[in-house]
Amino acid sequence: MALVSKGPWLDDDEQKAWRSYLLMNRTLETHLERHLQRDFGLSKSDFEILVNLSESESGRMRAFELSRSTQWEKSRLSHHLTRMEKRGLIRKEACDSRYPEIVITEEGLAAIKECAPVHAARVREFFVDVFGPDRLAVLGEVADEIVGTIGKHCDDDCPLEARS
Amino acid sequence: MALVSKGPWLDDDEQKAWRSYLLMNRTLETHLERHLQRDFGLSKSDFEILVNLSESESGRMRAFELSRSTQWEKSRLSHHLTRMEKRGLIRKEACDSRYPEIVITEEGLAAIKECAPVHAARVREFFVDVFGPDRLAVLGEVADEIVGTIGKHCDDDCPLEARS
DNA sequence: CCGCTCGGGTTGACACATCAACCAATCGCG
DNA sequence: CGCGATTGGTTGATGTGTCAACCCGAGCGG
Repeated sequence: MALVSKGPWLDDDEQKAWRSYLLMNRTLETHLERHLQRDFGLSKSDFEILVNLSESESGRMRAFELSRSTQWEKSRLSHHLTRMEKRGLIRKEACDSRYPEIVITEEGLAAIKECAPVHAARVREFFVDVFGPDRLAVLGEVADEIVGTIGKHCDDDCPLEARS
Repeated sequence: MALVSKGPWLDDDEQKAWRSYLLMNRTLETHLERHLQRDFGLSKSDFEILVNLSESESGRMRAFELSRSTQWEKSRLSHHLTRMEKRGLIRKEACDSRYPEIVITEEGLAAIKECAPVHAARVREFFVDVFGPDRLAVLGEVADEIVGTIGKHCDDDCPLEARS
């Protein structure tokens, strides 16, 4: 089927690189997530939350700090935290005047302590080591450039509400 | 909070590159998907299906061909196709003996013809051009290597059913 | 012919994400 | 003081992804 008239199209090399990149993403993501799920019963999202909490002093954060560091929207975060609380990975604790703090539980801490090294090993095996130090460094640079470009363009961090 | 004993951990540079990569992914994905959605009412998934169909001769494919080229599981595909049919982007047509063919509708074709060039332009702007030809070529290589490595390791394309 | 398995495909239940609407305490300021 | 706007957070509806179970026709062994 004819593929639309030539516009600001990608040429063959670009097309190929882009699709390779997409495939790599999908493959890596599903692989890592699959094993996280299978071996530890954690989703990528659970993992992200637990990492953030465990990296903070004292293992407790306010929800909006989590929101900032994960870049999630607040409703997604709220929903996910209630699910995680139901599973005993975290707890919401009323603290000063208002707004609960999110605390990682013993169980949550145990879970991430167990799975983090294994996960890291996988990242090393399938990502870091395949790249090798040089290409990895280059990737890091480009990645930051891209994030910068998009951030700049979609100006004030583009929260989507900015719409006529 | 202490971050777990040093295991097969990632060192700082590796960690940083990995996180930059993750952030780039998320940023790029949400940016592209957001605009696809906003400007054309299509999700990334819709787009992927429509691209595949429109690239085939005659705009019709069997479901399992789509499943192969998108790498989706069959149930996801089935669900998504019924939704897309409800929205008039595709049609399921009974053909030879059994098993319907998936056909792109006029509407679906119009939609992708309209949005594909715009999407491609975005990919160029925020991905291709930021990389530049050299680094892009390198990325393409690495991406293929990674896909190869995972494919080989998780041996027979790891369909997850392979489990004791 | 019977009963097997097997592959393509659907279905239902559930986890998850997104959007819009809402709520409640605080802050700015008259 | 009082009241409106803002901020942090929750809720519900709806769309999407995943898993497991199922359906059904084809091929095949007996």
